[in-house]
Amino acid sequence: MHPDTQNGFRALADPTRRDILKRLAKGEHTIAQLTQHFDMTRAAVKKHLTVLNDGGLITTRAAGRERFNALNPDGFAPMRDWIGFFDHFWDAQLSYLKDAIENNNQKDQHND
Amino acid sequence: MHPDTQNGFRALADPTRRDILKRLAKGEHTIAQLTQHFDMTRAAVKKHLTVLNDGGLITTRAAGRERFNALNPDGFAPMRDWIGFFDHFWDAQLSYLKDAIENNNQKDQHND
DNA sequence: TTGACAGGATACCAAACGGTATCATAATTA
DNA sequence: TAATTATGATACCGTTTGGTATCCTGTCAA
Repeated sequence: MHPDTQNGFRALADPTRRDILKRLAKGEHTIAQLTQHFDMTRAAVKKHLTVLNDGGLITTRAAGRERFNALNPDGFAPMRDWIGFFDHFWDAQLSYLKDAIENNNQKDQHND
Repeated sequence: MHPDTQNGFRALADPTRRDILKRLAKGEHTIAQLTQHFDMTRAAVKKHLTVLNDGGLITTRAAGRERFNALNPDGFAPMRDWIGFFDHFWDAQLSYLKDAIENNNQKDQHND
């Protein structure tokens, strides 16, 4: 199945990390390049990259003394699939709410 | 656009909360009913429900002294859409890799 | 070979988080 | 009315988290 659901969702729970992913969507970035766009130290960005890597959302390619961080689009699958489970509740919930509203309207008139 | 992305992703980042959502997918539950399924106190479950509510993922209907918590399928949209942004990069990445393999060392990448 | 540059690792700190215990309040029921 | 039930609210606690400062290693350029 998808073992990385927890690490993946945890990685997505931080706005800085989501911002990093958006930036990586434009192409590879080194830590130094990413740090330019944020109001925090390189060490902090590095920590976020570690979390993103644990979540399987990025990959890293070493080149000399630089390390290029790139998006790993396939890593989004666990979260996409997990959320996708709730897609079919759209219709069900709608019809249920419809019932609930009708029943509530009757109940509310007799309340108190 | 979708203002609740942060609270939504935060709500999804905890395994207990994701479990609660799965259970609510089977129908409404009171706090007491949910608590039966978890190894924690009612107060802890209540806190999780508060976070889920802040994320817009559940709704609550009061009936007497009971409060029925229900799934809010529409609340998943911000996260689904956010992740959906990266769907496009799946193909892009694939075609890029394919291109890289076919052309081996050539740097000719054709973005749209 | 020396110095600057890119990155990794770790100790440390304040704030947030997940959880419990406890008390308070509204609604049902004997 | 009195006891019970379902929930809300809050203080408190240990752990995790996001961040900094600092030091270390490896690579490039002169």
